[in-house]
Amino acid sequence: MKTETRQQEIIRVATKLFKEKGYSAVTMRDLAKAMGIKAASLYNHINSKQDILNTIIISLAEEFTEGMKQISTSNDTCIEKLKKIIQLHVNISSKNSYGMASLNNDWMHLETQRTYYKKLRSDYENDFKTILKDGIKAGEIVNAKPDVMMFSILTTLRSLYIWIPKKEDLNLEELTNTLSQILIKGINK
Amino acid sequence: MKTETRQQEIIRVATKLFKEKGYSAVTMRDLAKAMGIKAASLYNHINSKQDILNTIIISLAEEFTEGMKQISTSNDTCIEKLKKIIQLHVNISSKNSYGMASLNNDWMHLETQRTYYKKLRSDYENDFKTILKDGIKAGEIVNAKPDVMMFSILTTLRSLYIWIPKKEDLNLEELTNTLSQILIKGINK
DNA sequence: CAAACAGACTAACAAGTGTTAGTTTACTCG
DNA sequence: CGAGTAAACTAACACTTGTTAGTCTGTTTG
Repeated sequence: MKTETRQQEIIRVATKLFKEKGYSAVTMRDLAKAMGIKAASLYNHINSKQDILNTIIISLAEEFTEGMKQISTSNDTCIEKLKKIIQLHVNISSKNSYGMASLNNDWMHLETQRTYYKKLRSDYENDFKTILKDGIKAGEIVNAKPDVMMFSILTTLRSLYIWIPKKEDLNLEELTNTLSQILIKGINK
Repeated sequence: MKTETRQQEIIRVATKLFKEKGYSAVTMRDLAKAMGIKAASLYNHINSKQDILNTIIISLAEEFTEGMKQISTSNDTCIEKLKKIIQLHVNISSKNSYGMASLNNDWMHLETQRTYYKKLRSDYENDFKTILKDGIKAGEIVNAKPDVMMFSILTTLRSLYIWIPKKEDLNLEELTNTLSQILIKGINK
């Protein structure tokens, strides 16, 4: 059993608060109260509020980047790659649903790291779009606008964090399969 | 040519700022600067910051409620109803893409109206789910979990506000059709 | 035992927060 | 012209913000 450092504990609690009210609306005194200590004591463990946000967002963004690298350079078919992307989002979102809220909603409050974050995100989207375009060329997927397809799939995946915690009886594999079916094959008979 | 009141102008500018930074991160002095006046002068036209948020969110939420009422009580088939829902989201999101950001991301900062908002939203989702369940019963759509289907479609539609403003050459009818195809028929051949 | 340290505390700071009070300016209309 | 009004202003308020400085307490370690 690995024990959590006090710093990790603060970041974990902050992540939860950030999801509920957003980065700007959470004060260091809120965070301290949730930790059962005084605000000044937080600074024995962390450098700044901004630093907490950096840690939350950048580590998640890099996890996605890493996953996408594996997927996009594999020899799978386009459809297989898409399924793996869905799996990647389901996994990360279920492991860290709170952090996903910051990633989606509070990245604009990053200061020094905002540019870096935006690069990671745009690289990710380009890789995604390339997969779709290759799928169209190979005749694997329908010839619709890749932008709209990517937007549609990616926004669904990006919102998983809202939805996953509400389902108590959650089977990750089953969810991945259902999502793959709906996102890829559609819903009509 | 209908002229905008000063109050409407303030709300319009606030809506734009709220989209960029979120309700909590926008100060009345930010808003005043964007209007070219001093913060105190805003209060000649509006009651409070909270009031601005109320106006933005509740009017949009009621617009969706109204649209859904029309659709759900019509005699259309399930697929036709879904297409009309897509159209509803495309229309509102293109008319008021800034306000959609507050609706999605800042509703938790509502004070007196939060309960009312949450009721409107849950009614909307229930109507949506009923349409899907009827479609399954009628054999119009595939027998997957209605929750997951609704989640998938609705989160895509709710995120349109992020994406629509980026497309300069936007044909709303074409977008509605493409989205209908992707969301309903899927993307695979 | 003594030294070192982790981790809490109180007190305080400078800046920023939403908002109110009272005043001034300039335009409209009888 | 004179009254009324819309809409700006300055000044100030009480409170909250993130953060720093300095201190105390208890545990670990040489």
